[in-house]
Amino acid sequence: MSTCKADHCPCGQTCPLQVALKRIGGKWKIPILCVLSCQQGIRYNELMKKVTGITNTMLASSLKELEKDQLIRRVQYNEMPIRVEYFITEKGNQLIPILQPLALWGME
Amino acid sequence: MSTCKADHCPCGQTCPLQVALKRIGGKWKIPILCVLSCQQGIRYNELMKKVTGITNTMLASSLKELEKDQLIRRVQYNEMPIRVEYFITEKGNQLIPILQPLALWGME
DNA sequence: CTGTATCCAATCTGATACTG
DNA sequence: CAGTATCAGATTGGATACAG
Repeated sequence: MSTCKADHCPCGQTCPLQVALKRIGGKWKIPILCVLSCQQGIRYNELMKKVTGITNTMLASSLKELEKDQLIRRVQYNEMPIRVEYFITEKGNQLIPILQPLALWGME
Repeated sequence: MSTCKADHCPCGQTCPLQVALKRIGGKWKIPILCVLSCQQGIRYNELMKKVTGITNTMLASSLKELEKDQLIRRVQYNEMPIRVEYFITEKGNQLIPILQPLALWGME
């Protein structure tokens, strides 16, 4: 994006920050990751309740993208009825401490 | 957003991360901040060149929002023709080191 | 030089209904 | 239970022209 190359600047030619924000951007991915970082093995309908205000459509599509980017893992148990559990991955968990200073900054 | 309240989770009831990402989200704000963190007192048309690919519309609106959020400062010199310089603020500059680990994470 | 105004396309988000 | 399909509205981004 930018052509800035100073040492203290996180952006290079293809800005890794834009790459990162693409993965965790949007309205719902961070709340989902937060919930998963607190409670592993959570189920779909539990997530619906914990992530206040999210719709079916958005939860499904967000989970799919997070899984594709390997920030979460989906485990399906072929019982009857079917049961699915979601887990945060190592890579996803690394984000939590990284984002904490940003959260503090966001609170002023 | 989420109801998660564990100590290691950056999200509370009104997620400060969402607040932060609103301020620096979108396609162009981070590249603009990066350029400004490297070069203070840069002018409008210089920014156009440095932030590769940005359009007039987006540069103007992004600058306005960044100024409103007090991440940058606009200084106008009433010469002829008019001259304007943009500076990153203390608050904006605090973001750079905070975002660096996220940039590293984005590079894998 | 430093922007605004207008209009359009694309993308994101949400409501509702339906499925294995 | 754990989703998918479809459609509509909202938001974002961009092209072009114009203004102080």
